[in-house]
Amino acid sequence: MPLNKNKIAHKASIRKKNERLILNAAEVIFAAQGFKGTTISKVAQQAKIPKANIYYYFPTKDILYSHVIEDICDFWLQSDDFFDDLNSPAEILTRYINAKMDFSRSRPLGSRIWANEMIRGAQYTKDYVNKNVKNWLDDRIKIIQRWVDNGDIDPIDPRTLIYMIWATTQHYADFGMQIKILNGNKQLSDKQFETAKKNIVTIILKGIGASNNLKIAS
Amino acid sequence: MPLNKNKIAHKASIRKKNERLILNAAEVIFAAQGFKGTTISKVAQQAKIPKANIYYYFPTKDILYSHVIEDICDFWLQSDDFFDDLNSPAEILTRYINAKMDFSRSRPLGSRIWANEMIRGAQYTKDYVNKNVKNWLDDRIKIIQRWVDNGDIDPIDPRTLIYMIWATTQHYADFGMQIKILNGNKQLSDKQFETAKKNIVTIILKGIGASNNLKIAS
DNA sequence: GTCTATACACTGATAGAC
DNA sequence: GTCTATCAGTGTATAGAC
Repeated sequence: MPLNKNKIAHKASIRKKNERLILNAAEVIFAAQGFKGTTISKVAQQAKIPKANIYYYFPTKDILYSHVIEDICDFWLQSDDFFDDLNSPAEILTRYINAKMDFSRSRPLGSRIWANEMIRGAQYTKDYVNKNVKNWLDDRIKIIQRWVDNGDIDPIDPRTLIYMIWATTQHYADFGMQIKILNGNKQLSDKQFETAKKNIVTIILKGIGASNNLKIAS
Repeated sequence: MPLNKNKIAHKASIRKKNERLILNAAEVIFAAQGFKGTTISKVAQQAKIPKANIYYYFPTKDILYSHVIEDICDFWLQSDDFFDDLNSPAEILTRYINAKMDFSRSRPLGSRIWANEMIRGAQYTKDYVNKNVKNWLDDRIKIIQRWVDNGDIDPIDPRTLIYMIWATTQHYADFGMQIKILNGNKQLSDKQFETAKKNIVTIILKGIGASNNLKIAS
């Protein structure tokens, strides 16, 4: 009996391991080639697993894609929570912008797949955006509106501010190749990237009148 | 003889007309489906021209795609010139941001194709970016750096500022569907869009210390 | 310049031996 | 759980009649 249990556990662990291998490979290919440009054999090659085995773990390409998208969303949701009532707008936004910039640098693939998905009309993610993303956004809009009402920041449109932060930070993932070419075909150095982060934070904080330094100075 | 000339002119005009028809159709499909997702028969359907005729005008899918990309670049280059020495930073940037926002609203397809192309690694456009875009950018960086050196604006990194403007304005084209869903499944109204434009201009100008009002106020 | 028919390659997916 | 063989369907591209 324990032998049998071990066997099942072993099989389950093989499954987990291979699924992870395939999902990681799929992320690479989907990000670089888009949905239609991705073929199961390319994923198989990337994962170093025979093509038929991919189908064993993920019966269809659509299902594989859905899992990759879900993975990305899970990752974002669990790491996107910086908005609270304890800290100042400047502190919260600084942390949020920096975190999003760091994602763009350390995990650009997810951002690119998401961008692709939105460009194609959010075919697989309409429901997800309509629920989770919308809820997340509406909550944050309320918080920012409170800052405005309290006079903590200038009277700006919260929605536009969030979109600005999303667009600017994700640009460093989605348009990484463009940035690289325009930087003399060299990836941004750590120093250059830190400069970008600092500038974005400075411009946005000052732009909405949340800059602590400014307040002290005036 | 004149009859012959007329015939040639007529054929040329048919060619022009059909090429335009096909390019416009191709823009729609490439923007919505990506490069691989676009098939010649879908383009043919969209253009209401038989599939084989597409091949008559554009021998391969690659060539058709290159022409679409060229079209987009031409359009941008001829309408992107707002940086001069006559106007103030605030005036120049206001006009530039507004123009880019209007492009995103009136012609989002080109922006989406471009985004897709960058995500895929700029396979067809590396040279173009390396020449034309880089030249354009380097010139603008010099101008903005002059503003900084003159004390017209805060000491910010010009490159980061331009990327911020590109990202934010193009977001309204590339992520149009996301914005729509998050707006209760309704396209942004003209009023909402004007609010966004005004907010973006305000935040960026104030953020870099170029806001005329601020100067007057202080 | 228009259009039908078709060659040829590739992809998603399955059957079935191991 | 792994892997080979294979099929049906689709896509690029061309030949050739009109």
